[in-house]
Amino acid sequence: MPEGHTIHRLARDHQRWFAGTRPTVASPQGRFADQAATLDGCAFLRAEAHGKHLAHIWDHPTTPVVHIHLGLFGRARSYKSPGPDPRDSVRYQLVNDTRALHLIGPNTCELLTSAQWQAVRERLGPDPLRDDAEPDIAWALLQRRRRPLAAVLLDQRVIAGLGNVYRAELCFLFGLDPFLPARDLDRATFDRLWAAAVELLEEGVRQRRIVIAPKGESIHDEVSRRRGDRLYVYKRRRCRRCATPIRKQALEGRTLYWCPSCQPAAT
DNA sequence: ATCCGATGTCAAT
DNA sequence: TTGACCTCGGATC
Repeated sequence: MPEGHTIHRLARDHQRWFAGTRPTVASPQGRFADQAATLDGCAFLRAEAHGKHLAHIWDHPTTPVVHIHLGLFGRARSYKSPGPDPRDSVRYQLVNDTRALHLIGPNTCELLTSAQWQAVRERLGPDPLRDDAEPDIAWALLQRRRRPLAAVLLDQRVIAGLGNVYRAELCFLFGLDPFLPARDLDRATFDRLWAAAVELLEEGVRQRRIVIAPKGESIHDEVSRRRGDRLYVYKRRRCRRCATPIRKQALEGRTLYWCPSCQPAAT
């Protein structure tokens, strides 16, 4: 679920549903109970996202920011108000007159000062989904890394918001060897890669899922794709474009997928 | 009923 | 490079 597009979608939805209201705040699971009590009755001002990090900004004198990171298994479920009884695992629950939000299993859910939220953001690279993103910063960092490109694309200090699906699919789209040292990428290709990241993440926000391959294009589709994501290589047995068996290999703890035919080794 | 993997990150080696 | 953390649901017995 959660790459940058998911988080930006949440920010947008939460902004629309909760901004300017005073939701009740609770923590049935308990670990956010004190913080929830602090916020209960405060006005929800806005929601924003940077990469995979989500912030709820409240009208609170000292700690106005709820900083959320879903990690690998976190989910944010929303309902028409008042929503169902929260299950025991709901860490952070918001309810106003129109909507309810249940946050489950987040990697991070903490109350921060504005300065602390700022510090979190400063550790992140430019986010293709943000208007204020400066791709030059990512380019400068990329040029200094000799690690494989596919590994650097997951480094949130370089580009914030890409995850395991987008990094594999972006490398595929440009026929890039994922093991190419990042510094060997040329500027023109980086620029196209960045532009594609912006476009594809935006499409992900719109569709609420990752869509890389256009509808009719597949010549070798696979039936067993539960989620129905339109992908070329990620978790596939064969390349969607050329049917070559997909290769997979752990790279820095994450499974990397690529098509050895469409993405030949750089040497 | 149990196992296992998952679109993530950090700290400890 | 590994382990810990957070939780769910599909697959498997």
